[in-house]
Amino acid sequence: MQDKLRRFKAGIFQALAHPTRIAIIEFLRDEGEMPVTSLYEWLELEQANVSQHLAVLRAKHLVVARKTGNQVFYSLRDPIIGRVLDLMRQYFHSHLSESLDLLEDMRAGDGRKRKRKRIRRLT
Amino acid sequence: MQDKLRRFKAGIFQALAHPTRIAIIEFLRDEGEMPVTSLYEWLELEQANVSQHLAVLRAKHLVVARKTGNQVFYSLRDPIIGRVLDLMRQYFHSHLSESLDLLEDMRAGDGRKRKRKRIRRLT
DNA sequence: TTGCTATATTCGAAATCTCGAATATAATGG
DNA sequence: CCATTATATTCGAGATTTCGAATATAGCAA
Repeated sequence: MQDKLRRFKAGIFQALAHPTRIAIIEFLRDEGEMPVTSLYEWLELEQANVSQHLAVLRAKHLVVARKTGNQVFYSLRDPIIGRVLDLMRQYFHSHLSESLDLLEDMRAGDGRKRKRKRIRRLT
Repeated sequence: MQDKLRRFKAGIFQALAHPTRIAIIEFLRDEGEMPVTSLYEWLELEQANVSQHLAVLRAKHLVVARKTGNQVFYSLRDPIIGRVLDLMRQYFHSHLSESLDLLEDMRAGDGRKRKRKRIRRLT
């Protein structure tokens, strides 16, 4: 069971492991229930892409979809997930300078073609 | 900055998104500082594999390595990460039956060769 | 030095993830 | 029925992750 629980956690973390999905969750947490259109307009991303990310979040039951007429309204299923993100923010700030270095290292944000990063030596 | 923070969070979640790494973190949280040997003996995994996972955790500064003579002792850097895992456990239990279905869906634990899972229809 | 223990790194193959493009589907209004 | 709007799904290419196997390195002792 220990192992089941770990696989469960890993699965949830996997779903959270993408900036766009984090943005979606934060948006839903802060603004409440939202139709997909609002989501992708706010995120300035393609509809298909947002739908794909929503599918990932749905698969892990992190969000709930409510269909009304033409549209689908999404909302966060459990505020506990919002709390996880808050803890992360705390963590980020309590190690601020290192966190920024980390981001620098990740070279995130530049396009998506890059050599595998060399692992830094331990010593 | 919103975006930086989201990339940071995504990076941490990515590091947490593997059952072995979760096991490592929980072990360090519960048992305190440990040399690598103890880790892989307890986990019953190959030394190289555990070392690779430790490299991932180190890269995100989730663990700290202290070298003493021959061995390297690892410990959790910040208890806040342990708290994140605790929240996840809570989450797991508060949606227990669904969580179990989810695991069933993931068909986790069986080998690592599998077709891409078909996404369940929304309606 | 040589050898031994502890740990880390590299390599390559298979699995998985991500994106945009194209397509599909459902609800609604003519 | 046909068109439109809102959303979801499929496909394929390129990026990334994962593992075991092989290899490298560091500390220490003979």
